[in-house]
Amino acid sequence: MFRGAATINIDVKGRMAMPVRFRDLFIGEADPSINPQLVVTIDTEEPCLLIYPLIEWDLIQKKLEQLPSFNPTARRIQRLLIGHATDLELDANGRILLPALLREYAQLDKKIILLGQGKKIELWSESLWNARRETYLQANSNTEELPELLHQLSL
Amino acid sequence: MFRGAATINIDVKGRMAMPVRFRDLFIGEADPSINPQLVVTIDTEEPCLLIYPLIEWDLIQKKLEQLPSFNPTARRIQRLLIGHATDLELDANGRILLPALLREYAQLDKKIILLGQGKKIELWSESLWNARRETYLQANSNTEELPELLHQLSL
DNA sequence: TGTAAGGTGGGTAAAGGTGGGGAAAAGTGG
DNA sequence: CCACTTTTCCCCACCTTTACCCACCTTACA
Repeated sequence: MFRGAATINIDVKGRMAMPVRFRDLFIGEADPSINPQLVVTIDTEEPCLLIYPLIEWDLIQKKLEQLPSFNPTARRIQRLLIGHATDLELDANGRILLPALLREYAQLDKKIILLGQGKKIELWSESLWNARRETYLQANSNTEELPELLHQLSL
Repeated sequence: MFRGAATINIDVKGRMAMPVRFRDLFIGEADPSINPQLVVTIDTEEPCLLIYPLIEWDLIQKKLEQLPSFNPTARRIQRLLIGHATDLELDANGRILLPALLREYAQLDKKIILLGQGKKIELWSESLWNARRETYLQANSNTEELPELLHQLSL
């Protein structure tokens, strides 16, 4: 289960080192000898990227493909998510090369932030995340939207 | 169950010693041989940190992940809480190294305060806590906000 | 005042993250 | 089909951060 934040750099070649504490979660359960495999795609609601272990992504893509093809919203999601999903492998140094197209989408310059989010990792430009984080922190929890769920939550 | 306050110092490396009376509560029930494990994250409403035993946090994260991904309020809470949750272990001296990002969030300088709060411990900058405590003491309980709940309370 | 336990400070070695050279592979144009 | 350019991969080296270890200081209690 992913959690926690990490600030890392992308070098001029577009590579980023996956922090070690995240790396283990990408190792295929079946065969530890092959390189850890992952899938990167875009977030449709925010200018950030989503990184899934290959196994997790396969489940998600199967669900996406089962959505009705005639529904415009379903088609939109399918095209955006599956269309941008890219297979990557960690190299010998534990790094991945982020495709230029995805780097542009998330407006990634040098400094980026990884946010562990359960089944996936979110990848943000540091400046974009800081701005988003500010708005999140300034907004108090709007408990009217999720009354029953949030009120059960006892942190 | 955590309770009570403790004033301790953070050293220049960002380390803090967990008071002994809190330490036992972090020891995993299963295997006492491994180091006590805990999770630190931010409080979304106050500039302080929350420290959970790993077991407790896992339950909370599972609940958080079940919130609907399309709801903005749910996403906000997931990103802030899970995104800042960091796994830590007590070292041989019973200390933890607080990540720089979390230290900044809670504006931690040298002097800090730990507040036992049941399932978790709150970690405050001493100066911020003293200010907060003052406002709490000066404000009388506004029993109109929680009439039925508070009126049942017999201290 | 002696002793032990809890808390604090700091040195050092290992690990993780970063940068870059150069070879191989893939893509592009003539 | 060949030549050239660009991209990707592999390797090595550096540097910052972290983890581990040891020692000291303060406090509590006998």
